[in-house]
Amino acid sequence: MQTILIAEDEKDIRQLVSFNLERESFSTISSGDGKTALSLARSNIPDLIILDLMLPVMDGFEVFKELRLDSRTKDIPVIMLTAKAQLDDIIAGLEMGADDYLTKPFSPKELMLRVKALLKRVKTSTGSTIIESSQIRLDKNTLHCFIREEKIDLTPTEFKLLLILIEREGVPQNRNDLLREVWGYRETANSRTLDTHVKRLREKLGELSRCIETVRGVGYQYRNIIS
Amino acid sequence: MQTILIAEDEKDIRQLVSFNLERESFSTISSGDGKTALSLARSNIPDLIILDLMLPVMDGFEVFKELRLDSRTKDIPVIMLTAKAQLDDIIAGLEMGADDYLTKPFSPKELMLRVKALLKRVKTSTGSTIIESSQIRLDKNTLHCFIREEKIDLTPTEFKLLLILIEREGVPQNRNDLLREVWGYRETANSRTLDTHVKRLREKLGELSRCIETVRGVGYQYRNIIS
DNA sequence: TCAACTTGTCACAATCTCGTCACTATTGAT
DNA sequence: ATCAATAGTGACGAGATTGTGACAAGTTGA
Repeated sequence: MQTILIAEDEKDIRQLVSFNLERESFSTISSGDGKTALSLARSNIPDLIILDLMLPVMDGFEVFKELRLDSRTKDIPVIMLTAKAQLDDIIAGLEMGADDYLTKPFSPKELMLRVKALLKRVKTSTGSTIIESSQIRLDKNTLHCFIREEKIDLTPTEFKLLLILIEREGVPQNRNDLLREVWGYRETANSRTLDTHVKRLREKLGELSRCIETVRGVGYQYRNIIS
Repeated sequence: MQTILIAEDEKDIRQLVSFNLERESFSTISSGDGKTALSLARSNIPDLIILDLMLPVMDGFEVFKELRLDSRTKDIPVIMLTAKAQLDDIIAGLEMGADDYLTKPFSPKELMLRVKALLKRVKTSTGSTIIESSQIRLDKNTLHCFIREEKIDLTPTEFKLLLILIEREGVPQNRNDLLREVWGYRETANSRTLDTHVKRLREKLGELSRCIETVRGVGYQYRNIIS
């Protein structure tokens, strides 16, 4: 059974979320303020945290920072909730390393989808980001490549990028979406940033790099060519 | 079943529109404020959005801008509603890329007509529509060919061309129409461009190329010969 | 403080796309 | 069968897109 911590001060939303999660047979714990949330996280080590940014006593950003400092909690995936569609908050959140975000009001259905998507790539109780594909395993900025029997260290950005591509294996991801999801860019910056990072990834990946395919006019796509 | 999102703060109008749409067997979801509308759009990905410009919390323009930033929603056709015949609003809306507009008060009958017209039109105009034919699926410059269990990368132009042909499966498309729709040509350029692209398409399609038939003296036609 | 690392940007190189053209092949009416 | 119209094909070059190496600014950790 997976446990999810809900840190949200509005009682209605807390209950709504909690109800929905439990109906999907997650176990939930919740708190209406930041400080309690933090100590609940430390004592229970949940599998995922849904964290409102506007919290009494200690706000979401503070809580998040604290979580990331403690080795027991630093790898727990966090979905941030922002009351306003404040671009700044979202970007700040993503930069701090939140795994996903949702702006209120949101549909419970969407939250459930995100929770499941996030948990799918998180299999350990310590909650590090892991993807197990046929021949590789992504975990904590490291790519374990079984065929080559070795570990490849990735930078955080490279990791994020590869993660998204692998999660959507077989589906071409367009440049703008990637820029938005990995970097939080809004506008179509006519940027070589994405290309450069893809290049760096490919360099590190060696022969596995053939899995990252260019889809001209669209973006990039991961395809497992090992099988 | 096609889903339509109604973003309109006046309850009477919302219900009226919703009633009319449902009578025509569309499925509807609705919201009285912009923010909720936006998140509904993101979680439900409707086929069309009817968007009032004067909305509480987040106005129609804002909602529209956000919709166009997200790849999941950026191609959804939008009909804008303006309270008064505010010329400026309409122009601004159309410039932003709204697909149609209507000024209040409007007749439900007219709205229905526009909705249907737009749904028919937009299906062909956006490059990202997915078409599932019996053995084929077109998405993001890629052709998924189920019988051959493989993906074929197409260039943007090839994609556009094939899309139009497949959408009008069984109906011969004449050269001028194709040149106009894919290339935006006005005059009958006595050009080999179309032929060349058809040839390139056929090359990529392999045995599937038999589906693209030459209709001498007219143009080309797609016909599913696999079934 | 300094060295090592990360990351975004730029300039230039490599590659791909696509319209055009010259030429060939096919078609269908006479 | 002949011929003119139509369609198919291969090649080329301009322009667009992507790949690459270098660099500088910013971060991190010792």
